[in-house]
Amino acid sequence: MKARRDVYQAIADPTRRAIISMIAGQPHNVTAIAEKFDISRQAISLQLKILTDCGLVKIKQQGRERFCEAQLDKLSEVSAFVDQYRQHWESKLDALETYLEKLKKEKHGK
Amino acid sequence: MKARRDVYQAIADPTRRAIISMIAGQPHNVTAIAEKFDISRQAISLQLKILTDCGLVKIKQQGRERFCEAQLDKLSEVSAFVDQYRQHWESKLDALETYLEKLKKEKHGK
DNA sequence: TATAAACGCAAGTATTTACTTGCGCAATAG
DNA sequence: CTATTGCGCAAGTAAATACTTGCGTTTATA
Repeated sequence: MKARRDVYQAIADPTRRAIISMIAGQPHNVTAIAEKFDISRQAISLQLKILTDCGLVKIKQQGRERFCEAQLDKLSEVSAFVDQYRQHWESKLDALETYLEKLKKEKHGK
Repeated sequence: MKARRDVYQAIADPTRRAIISMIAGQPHNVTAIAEKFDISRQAISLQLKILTDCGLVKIKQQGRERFCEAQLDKLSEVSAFVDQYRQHWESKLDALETYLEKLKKEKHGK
């Protein structure tokens, strides 16, 4: 088993999703990100490494600071995966709802 | 740290995504699914447990067989997450196109 | 120039993941 | 009835994950 560093694995972690949400608006340096979480700076650094490894974050060194910038085009892969089943779940929801409505009416009818 | 059993974590694994793709068309029983992979039936059972735990798969017992059916409405959560960043990646459709090509080839390969 | 800030690297740990093999039990086919 | 099929349960393992603390290096700042 090798370390998987793909987008799916990257967004599987809630902390990483929170980081993405944080820097999507504008870049932050590592310390600024770490301050928003209850975990250590090292832990954040590790999450950032995972995010950069899979290409969702780009780091720009500026003096002693490293600004983390969101680079989310790889998310399109996830989007494509989900969208291929879009009909599957959208229609199913409707069908289920209709079915439940019918059930209700039948019960009340008795 | 507790076991996370959310949709993001569920689709993080390629085997689980393959299982979803397999049963999205029509339900399969556990053995039928296991036969398509190089790993043991037990391993598949475990992946199915994760998928059912998070609500992406529904199991219907029928005699000694357990038919696994895709129940993908929870994917809307992932869709919502990705879509909020759509503007970040929309311009870069290359990755999507590549992915779709890959999907096509995989389907023909079977 | 001394000091603090921003960070990486490395070692260490607990927990989780992704499997495996072996066993047993209920449903069904011969 | 007996054999086989379908599948769960349990124990065991290797690797990955998600952290921690401590230390060292570079770059600003007082």
